[in-house]
Amino acid sequence: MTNAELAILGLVAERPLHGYEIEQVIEQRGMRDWTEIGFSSIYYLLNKLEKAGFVERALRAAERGAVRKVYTLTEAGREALKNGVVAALSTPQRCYLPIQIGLANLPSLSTEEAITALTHYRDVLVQRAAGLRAKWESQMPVPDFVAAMFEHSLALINAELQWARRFLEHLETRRHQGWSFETEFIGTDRKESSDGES
Amino acid sequence: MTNAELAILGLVAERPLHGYEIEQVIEQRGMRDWTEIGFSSIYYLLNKLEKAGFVERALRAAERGAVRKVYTLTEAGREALKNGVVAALSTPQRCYLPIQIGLANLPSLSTEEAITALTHYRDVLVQRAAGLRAKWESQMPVPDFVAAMFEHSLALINAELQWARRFLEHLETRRHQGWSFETEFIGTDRKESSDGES
DNA sequence: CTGTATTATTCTAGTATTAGAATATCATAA
DNA sequence: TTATGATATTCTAATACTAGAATAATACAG
Repeated sequence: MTNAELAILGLVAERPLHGYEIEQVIEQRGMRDWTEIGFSSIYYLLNKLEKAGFVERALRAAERGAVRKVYTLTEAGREALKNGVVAALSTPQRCYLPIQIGLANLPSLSTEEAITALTHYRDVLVQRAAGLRAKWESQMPVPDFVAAMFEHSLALINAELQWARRFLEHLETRRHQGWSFETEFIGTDRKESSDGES
Repeated sequence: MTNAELAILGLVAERPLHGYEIEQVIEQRGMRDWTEIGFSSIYYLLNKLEKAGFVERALRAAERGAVRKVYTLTEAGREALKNGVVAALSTPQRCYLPIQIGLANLPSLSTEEAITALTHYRDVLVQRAAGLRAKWESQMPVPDFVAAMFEHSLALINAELQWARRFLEHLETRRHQGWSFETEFIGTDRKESSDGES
């Protein structure tokens, strides 16, 4: 069960929905802050969920517009949702951020360049935190679990923010010094002689 | 430039490497803590990078074993690497964690079940933090930028840990109460009557 | 000289996802 | 009646990645 499938399943669990409606709900709730579900993927995911037997399709005549294909959660779907939620809440997932790779390759930049880049990084985080907080406050009061979502997001953003500030301070102290190490190659103590082009 | 491509490019930048060697370095440095590069993908990625003109292939006779195809960074590659690193350090990337979706669907669980799941979540984080710290200490002293990587990872883990602890405390206070809200459906105020099966 | 392990690369086929165009139905305005 | 826009779904083709088997060269133990 992928992230996206679980998100769709969660929506259908609230009440029967058709594809286009799901798109609207995702948009209106600002769900794109915490999932990546493109419009183009919704029908694909609904199909997958149907094949898996987690949702059922029914046709519904509408007041206006074309006939809708409305999806309802099945018993198996409810169970799958529950399992998915338990799994999501049971095990923290590692997330692989580009910044880690950027840091691993810091030596390819001058200290100046690193400071410029990370300053921007910090500023974007500040904005993002402010944006989230504003959104939260504009919706007050929210149920506990929604508050938990906001708190979780903000906790991560603020942690990175503090880290960025500390690291920037450190970098400032050596602004004109270049990196304070020889890039020694960790790993591989094997030697190879007989080099030759071919 | 994806995460994985940037990571490979960074390794080749340190010194010319062949595919199998890259796998070994990734393994030895424990790089799988912060990137996801399967063995099966390395040659695929090297090919991509070669097509893009970022690395060049040369054959090298070896002391033992088969001839190696050694990849070297090109000028274009060095520039791409630099741009990639600047990009990675300039903009924090949102990362989409299953826990967010779990939280969004917390009402499908009882308070008890949520507490059980999140307790496990917390424990795994504790272990992960301890593991990382141990690895760091075992390598002391490390260059600044490696320390920055450890600090960044630990900052994120600890932030989630604190969040989990606070939320668990909160849940404990309402262990036998069920959720304190009606699940109201946010978004879509549209009505549809004329329902009918078909 | 035979079997096994190690080093090293390639190939095949599959999965998963996505963009974007195409299709279709109905309402409303011109 | 025709055009336009909103609603709603499907289709096509492509991309991106990955698992795992196949291949191959050499070393080394028995």
